[in-house]
Amino acid sequence: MTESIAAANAATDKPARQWGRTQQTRRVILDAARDVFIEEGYADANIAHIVERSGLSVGSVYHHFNGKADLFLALWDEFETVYTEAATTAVADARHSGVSDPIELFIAGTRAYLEVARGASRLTLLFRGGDGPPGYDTLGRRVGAEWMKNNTTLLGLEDTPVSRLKVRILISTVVEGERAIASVESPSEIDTLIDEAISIVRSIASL
Amino acid sequence: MTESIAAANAATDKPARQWGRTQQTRRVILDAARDVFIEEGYADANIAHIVERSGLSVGSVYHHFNGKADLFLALWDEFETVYTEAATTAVADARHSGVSDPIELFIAGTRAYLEVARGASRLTLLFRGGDGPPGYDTLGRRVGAEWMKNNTTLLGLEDTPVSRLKVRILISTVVEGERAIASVESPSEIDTLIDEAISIVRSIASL
DNA sequence: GTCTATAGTAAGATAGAC
DNA sequence: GTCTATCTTACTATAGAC
Repeated sequence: MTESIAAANAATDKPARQWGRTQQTRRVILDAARDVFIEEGYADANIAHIVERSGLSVGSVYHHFNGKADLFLALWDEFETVYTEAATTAVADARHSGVSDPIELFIAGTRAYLEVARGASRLTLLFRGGDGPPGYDTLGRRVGAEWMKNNTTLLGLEDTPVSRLKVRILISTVVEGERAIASVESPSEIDTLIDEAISIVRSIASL
Repeated sequence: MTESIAAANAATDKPARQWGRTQQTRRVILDAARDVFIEEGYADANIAHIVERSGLSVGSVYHHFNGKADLFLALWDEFETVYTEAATTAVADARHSGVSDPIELFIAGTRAYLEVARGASRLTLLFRGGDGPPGYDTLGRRVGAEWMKNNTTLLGLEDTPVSRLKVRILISTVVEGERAIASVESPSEIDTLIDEAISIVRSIASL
């Protein structure tokens, strides 16, 4: 699997050849932005480099996006969608297979989430690296808000400070797993890390 | 307890009146910087505001510090020192009281760490909020590197990807606890949060 | 939609007198 | 050590032709 989150998204769009010019151009720009952000980090990246890499012009980039922050956020959106969908689907599948224990359903989602991280290490490093546009809050507050909200209800947690803490710790745990996965190479090591992360998640969720 | 981490540090300096002018000025500047960073966040804060707040001049500020990032890092240093010392002392105390179980020693440090967070909510929000100078990596990579290294050996962990993951998750957990504490008011709620965080830490460390 | 050229601007940092 | 005035730089973002 190449590191293209876009590829995973493509299925939801029309066949490539029928894309309007606008969609193609946006894609080219986003790909360029992704590469530049990965190489230089958000803070150091500048529009000029993205323009250069895309082979287009400043004007064109600004025609399609509102600027650097907008580009970053658009990429984040794609990134997050893939994770969230994988997790959501896995939970639904598990449910249909007869799993009904909330913790096990949650684990199914977590495992799917972490599996996605296998193929997305450079992007993980980018989006979990801690820089981004102003207002792009680091870490868990941004981990699939939707996904986590679902899981909170899934786990039958109420909205108290204590259960909020628990949920945040679960999120951090998954994110740390994601980071760890991004930093090793061998598939078998990744398997071990996923298992470890899952077992920690299970022990927290079971408290 | 007022929100002055500096106060906790003062003991390590000479009596106030004997400070050289340089030390006094540095203190004034740091206090101003702290307030401005807390109010505006790192990214939005600018040297002009800090200068204004300090009642000094641009030149003077630059005479004492290398700029905005340097100021932030100096504040971070004070912040971190207080936490680390509290935790280190607590571990030593526990040990002298006859505690020898590594996990319980670790918990003693964690509890002390979280207790410090009670009085430092605005600073917590600042330093755990996710912005900072380039290179100020978010989250756990910066939680008392020293403290955590000690605790890693304390817990008898080796240097494998899996135990690194475990340590990082422990760090994140403590940091999430810190954040949670910073976001509630009542002391009794804080107690509950500390207990919850500790019990999660314990369950992870015991795995 | 795409391009080039350029305007705008904000802030970090320095020079050099006192 | 401290001050004021100023510079510089690096980008982002827009204007307006094609």
